Amino acid sequence: MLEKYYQPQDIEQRIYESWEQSGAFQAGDDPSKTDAKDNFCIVIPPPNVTGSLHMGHALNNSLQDLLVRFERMRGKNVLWQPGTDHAGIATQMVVERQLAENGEPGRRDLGREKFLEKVWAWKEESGGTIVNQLRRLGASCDWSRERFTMDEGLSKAVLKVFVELYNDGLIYKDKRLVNWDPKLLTAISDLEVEPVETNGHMWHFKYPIEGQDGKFITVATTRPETMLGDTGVAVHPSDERYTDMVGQQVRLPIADRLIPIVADEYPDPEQGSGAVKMTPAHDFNDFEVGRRQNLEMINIFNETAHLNENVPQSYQGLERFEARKKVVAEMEALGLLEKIDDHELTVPYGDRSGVVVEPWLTDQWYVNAEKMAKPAIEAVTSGKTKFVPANWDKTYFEWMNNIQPWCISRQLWWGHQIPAWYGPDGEVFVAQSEQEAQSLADAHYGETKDLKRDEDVLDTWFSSALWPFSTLGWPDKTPELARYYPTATLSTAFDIIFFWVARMMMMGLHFMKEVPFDTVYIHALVRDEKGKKMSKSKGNVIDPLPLVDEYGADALRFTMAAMAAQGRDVNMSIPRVEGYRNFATKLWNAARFAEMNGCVGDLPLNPSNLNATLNRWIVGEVEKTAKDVTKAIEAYRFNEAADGLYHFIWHTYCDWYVELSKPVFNSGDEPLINETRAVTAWVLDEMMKMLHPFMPFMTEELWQRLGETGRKRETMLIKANWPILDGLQDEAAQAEIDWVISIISEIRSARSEMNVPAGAKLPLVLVGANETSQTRAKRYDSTLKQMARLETIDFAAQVPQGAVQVVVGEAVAALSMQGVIDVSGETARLSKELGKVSGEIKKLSGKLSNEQFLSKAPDDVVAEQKRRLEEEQERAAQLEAAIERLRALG
RNA sequence: GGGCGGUUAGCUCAGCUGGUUAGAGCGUUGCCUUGACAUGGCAGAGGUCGGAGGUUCGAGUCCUCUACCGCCCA
Repeated sequence: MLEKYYQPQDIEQRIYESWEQSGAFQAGDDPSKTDAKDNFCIVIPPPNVTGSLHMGHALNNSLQDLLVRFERMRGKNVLWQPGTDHAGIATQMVVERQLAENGEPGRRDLGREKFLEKVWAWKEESGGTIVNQLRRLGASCDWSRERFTMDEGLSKAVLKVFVELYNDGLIYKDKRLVNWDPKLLTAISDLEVEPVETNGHMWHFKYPIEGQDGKFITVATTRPETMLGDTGVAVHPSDERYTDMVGQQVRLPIADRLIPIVADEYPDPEQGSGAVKMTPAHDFNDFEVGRRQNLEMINIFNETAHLNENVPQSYQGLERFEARKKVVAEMEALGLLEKIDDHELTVPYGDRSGVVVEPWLTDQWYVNAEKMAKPAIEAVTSGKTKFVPANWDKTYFEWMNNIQPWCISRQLWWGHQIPAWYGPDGEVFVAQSEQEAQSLADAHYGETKDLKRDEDVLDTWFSSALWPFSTLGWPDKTPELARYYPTATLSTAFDIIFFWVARMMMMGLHFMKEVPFDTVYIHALVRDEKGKKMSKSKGNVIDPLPLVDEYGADALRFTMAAMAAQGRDVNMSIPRVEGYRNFATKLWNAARFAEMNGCVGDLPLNPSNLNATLNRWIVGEVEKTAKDVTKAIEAYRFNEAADGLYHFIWHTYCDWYVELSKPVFNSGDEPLINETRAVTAWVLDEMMKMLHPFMPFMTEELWQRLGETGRKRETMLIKANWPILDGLQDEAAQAEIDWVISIISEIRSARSEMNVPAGAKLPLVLVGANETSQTRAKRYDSTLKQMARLETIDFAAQVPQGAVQVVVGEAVAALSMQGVIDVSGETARLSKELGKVSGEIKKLSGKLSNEQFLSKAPDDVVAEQKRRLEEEQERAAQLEAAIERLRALG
């Protein structure tokens, strides 16, 4: 016997282990499924190995698991490929912090090798956190295939990719400005920079023109300290104020250097003075102008953003913001500070370190992203890869069409060390191993010389970009690679389109000659219930795991699916989760009811050959629901699928089918009871199958528990077949049950409005009922009596005096009240309804008397309106007659 | 500045290609401890779909303008 409530805490772990042990999660390897459509693969967006589960993960992985379980039940070969990425900067920071807390020697004291041992030790011990949290959600990943971006196979892939791209000229070394993080001492990519709107100042400096006493050119800057690295002043060629100054020189104050005034398109004559100081080594725009105008590049910072030997002695060693104050003070003292304006500007911060990032001139490795982007753009244009919702392709194109060289080297230790070796003269040898590099070098030099490996490692996203094929075994030719690439669906958040989706597209197309996935599903962002982004500083973060503890993983998962409307953010609220926990309880109890009535297990049944109308009706409803849910999931409309199931299970099955079956179970009609038992069990099974991808734990538990008393289950629910139903819908059955539902609802409504005590049983007289209605009323006699609380049901030609009247189709259901009815109350009730109906009649007849409507609207629409008009007119007549009878009373 | 999205019930949101009486959950009101379920049942109240034009026989849905609110990229 099932307990009164479903207790997720007691069973989730047990169920999960039994799935895993059964091998249900393992990649499908049925070789007879050769069609690409029969193989379904999702690669998990690898969570950061230092991470822990947040709502975004909960949403994304609930949806992935939903798809994976759905397709698995549909009989496809399914692989959900899990794993984590090594998160270069984040992991290195975590371990360094840990060393500091434990009072152990720091990274540089340990040296590279020892430090990396510490990182690996940390990874072994703490790196599995998020993976275990995914298990708590019910994620049915093939854990036997779990990968890590730093493991041997994936590292091999990284080496091969680097070397090949280098040999193809798509990876190169360049000296350019990079975003330099002066705290972490590494380059970071544009995407790792967080622009922050800041209230700052605009300082206006007067630079003296050389050889013309008392003549100045005014430049403005938000970063006064960079003036020490100025190597020119630029003005727009069309700016007449400066035409005669172009070609002259300025004596740069403090630094006391001569720098040229150049004409360039870059300065905006409308902005400030129209003249712009040029610091090509410390500003991205100035860098470009500097290249065009052949300006000198003077680097004034060291790696920690302190001023270096290229500035006057008194400034050397100053931190950048100290230097700013000193420059401003000195310029003021020199009388060269014209004014200071308040100014809003965007300051770049490192998203990991939180310090202001410095554009800094360094040697780095780059990927020629522009070239690699071309096929990746084409693949989306041509529809080989589709975004869902579709308008995200705009975001993708926008970025891809303006893509910058991708800086892939990082000055870190944790990551894939760049496979480049340098000879004593700086000559580079790129190869997959030191031996190969050595032989390249030997050939080059004609003798053996000592090589030194590049110290730097690759951007984590470089290895993540290979994820859809490296995890499947590439560069080896594995069966999984053949079967599952291109993968089916990638599910991710929009903010990862640039970081990851675009790069996987580039790498996949280059190395596999095929897109990495058919569909990119972009899910919503999880926000708090007020629609605000969750953040630690706002304190509005909802942690998914306590929700799982309290309400169960199923409730959380169902919430995620129900809220995942396309193109929308998800506003997470706990009452919603609670509501879906209640939904789980509802189904649990419906199963309990079934169990109590002997409708358990796998009773033999042919759902297309049933006697009772009630049963024919419900199997038709199941078919409708199965079709709708299937279609919705296929279209990634998870909320529609969830709503459809919710509505069917609660409001069709529990509210009506179960209630209508109660009189059956009390009827003593054994054949009918047996059929109803079998149908109840069958419908329950179908519901559990359909709900399984949404609520896997509870449905699996119910499936097994109900199987204990009936015929034994052939498989676990996770491996059961998804319902494919057809031909079960029966219009006559539907019409009949609709009539039953409607008469019960109408009577209940009238009773309630007339304040009939809930317990009172009233005699019912059906007046003017046609043959069909009479037959139905007789057939459902006990049902109607029980559900509408009736004493007797009789038929008559005349409405008895003093009865509450309810219009049901062609008939009037008259409820005789004991004692006197409330004539004015009853009149008001009927008049109100008549009002509604009259309004509707007016609208409909208006439409139908419009020539344009009749000639232009499609026939079926016109016919529908006519049918409705007739119906409403009949109803109005009935209501009028009923009111008339009341008036005669009063 | 460029781009994307939002504005529908007290709250949070659905409403796909224009066509029943605009739906759901939560909240709320009244009644009900009826042998599946009070984590429940029954019945109700509550919306001129941000505003203004337009297209159409017909607009929450399409177009234009407009107001306000978000996000992404410069």
